[in-house]
Amino acid sequence: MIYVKNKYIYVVSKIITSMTPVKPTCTTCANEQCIIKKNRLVGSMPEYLEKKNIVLCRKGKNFILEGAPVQGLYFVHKGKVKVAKTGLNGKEQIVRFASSGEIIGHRGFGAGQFYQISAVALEDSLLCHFSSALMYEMLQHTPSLTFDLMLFYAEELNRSETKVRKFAQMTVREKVIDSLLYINRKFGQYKNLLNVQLTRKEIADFAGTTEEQVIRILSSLKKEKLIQTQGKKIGIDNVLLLSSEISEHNFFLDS
Amino acid sequence: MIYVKNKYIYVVSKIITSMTPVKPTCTTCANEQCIIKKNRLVGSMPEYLEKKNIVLCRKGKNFILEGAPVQGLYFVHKGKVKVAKTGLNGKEQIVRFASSGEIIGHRGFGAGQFYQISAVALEDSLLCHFSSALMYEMLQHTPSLTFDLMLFYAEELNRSETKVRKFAQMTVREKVIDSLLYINRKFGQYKNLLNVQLTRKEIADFAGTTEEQVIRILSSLKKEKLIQTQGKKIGIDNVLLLSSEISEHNFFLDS
DNA sequence: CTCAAAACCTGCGAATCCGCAGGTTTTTTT
DNA sequence: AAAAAAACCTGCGGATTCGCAGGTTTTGAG
Repeated sequence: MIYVKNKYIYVVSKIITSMTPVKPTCTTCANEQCIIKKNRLVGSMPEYLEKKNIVLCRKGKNFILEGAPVQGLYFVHKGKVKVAKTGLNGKEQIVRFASSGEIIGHRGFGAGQFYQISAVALEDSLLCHFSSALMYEMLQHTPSLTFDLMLFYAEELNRSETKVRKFAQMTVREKVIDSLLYINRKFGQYKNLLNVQLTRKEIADFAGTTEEQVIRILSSLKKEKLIQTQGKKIGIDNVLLLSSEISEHNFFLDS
Repeated sequence: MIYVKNKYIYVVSKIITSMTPVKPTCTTCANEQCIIKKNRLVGSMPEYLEKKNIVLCRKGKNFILEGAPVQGLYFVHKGKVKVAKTGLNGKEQIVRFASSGEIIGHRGFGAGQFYQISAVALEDSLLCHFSSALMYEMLQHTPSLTFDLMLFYAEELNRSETKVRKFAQMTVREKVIDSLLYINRKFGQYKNLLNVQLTRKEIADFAGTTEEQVIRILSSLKKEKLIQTQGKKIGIDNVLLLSSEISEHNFFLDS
């Protein structure tokens, strides 16, 4: 391995990111909206939480394989993840994106013994892994956790059905705008650029169209000064202005 | 009211259908797959089950209004129902169909205080209504019911996300075929005709296309001897043959 | 810094899909 | 049984969307 200066710094920064705190615990975790934190399981039953595994997942690594036996579920401690289904003719459909505090692989429950989705890290990410057995144990011991998880599913279901409707009724332009707004809500912007590395293809796979169409729409939006770009990075100047086009005939719905 | 012979018989048969048994109870109910039955709540806590209301809902009646305050949830004791969301430009998107034993309005949980969907009876139907308070009471008292409801949501979520993918990737013809197969799975056939009264418009609103396209596809399918029609009724001769067209490049998924 | 690979962009022709318009058939009402 | 309403059907022009093909720019590795 060659220690070019830049690379060395990069590697060190990676180590710092992933290793500090060396082994994150639920007690010290900052993701307050995480379903584990919310249920105050931290104080009442640390014995369960110590059984979880911490996994460092490198960028691009596929840590949940569609069709593989369910291994339990993951929480994103820190990082960014895409969740996808491989569909007709092998075409990928990105179901959602997730960042710190969110659950991945929860569809494993109930839907048989195989994962219905695949999950890939969009950047180096730290994941908390709970085995199925551990989750079942926790759920059995804590009805309020089961109830919370149920509510979470209910909300996800609403979002998914809203998305069905969007796919059925929106034009490609609207779907792309809607996707950009979603990405903005999910990851935010840094220096006026969306704080995540996505290819046009990935945006297309999320929006339900093709790479070319996304590129065309982005070109138009740029000409109309609704967005600006720097390489593959995209920035939304005025979120309200961009959303006005789809909220006109819509009842403003999260996807 | 004029008692033409045919009409009279029709009315009487309606009364028989809706009034016998006079007041259906969970104990005598035949819907074994109902989540209440499955949890053996019938034996252990009849005091809850007596608090439910039985509602007779006439054909075409809108018993859940999108946007209205959540009033609890319904089970279809006997009958057929469509569940829809009003979407962009007032266009209706039919989310799913339901028949005996199925839950309606479960999305009321967690998703705020207003129904996200509307529900309309496709024929005279008998509904069991549980108030929100009653449901919360039952869920609190019976963790296994909460768990089962959670699993139910998980499966619904899978189905919904599969549908997102279909809408994103299928052609209109495929979506119509897929919808016909779904309707067949849900309601079955009687005398080689789908056992439910749906307009072409309703099929379109479910499949995510327009009435005209559905009519065109149905014409083609009829010419190709894949289906036959009698008035507005549709019959599928050979389910496997019809499904072969979409299962070729698909992994055979329920919607 | 240089080079190769990946990602991005654009034009164009074809395929698909939509919506109107007007006519026919079926269903429902009177 | 007749009339009215609803639902069904079809042709056609236009709009949208797609996918290929080939070129340009950006990114990342050495």
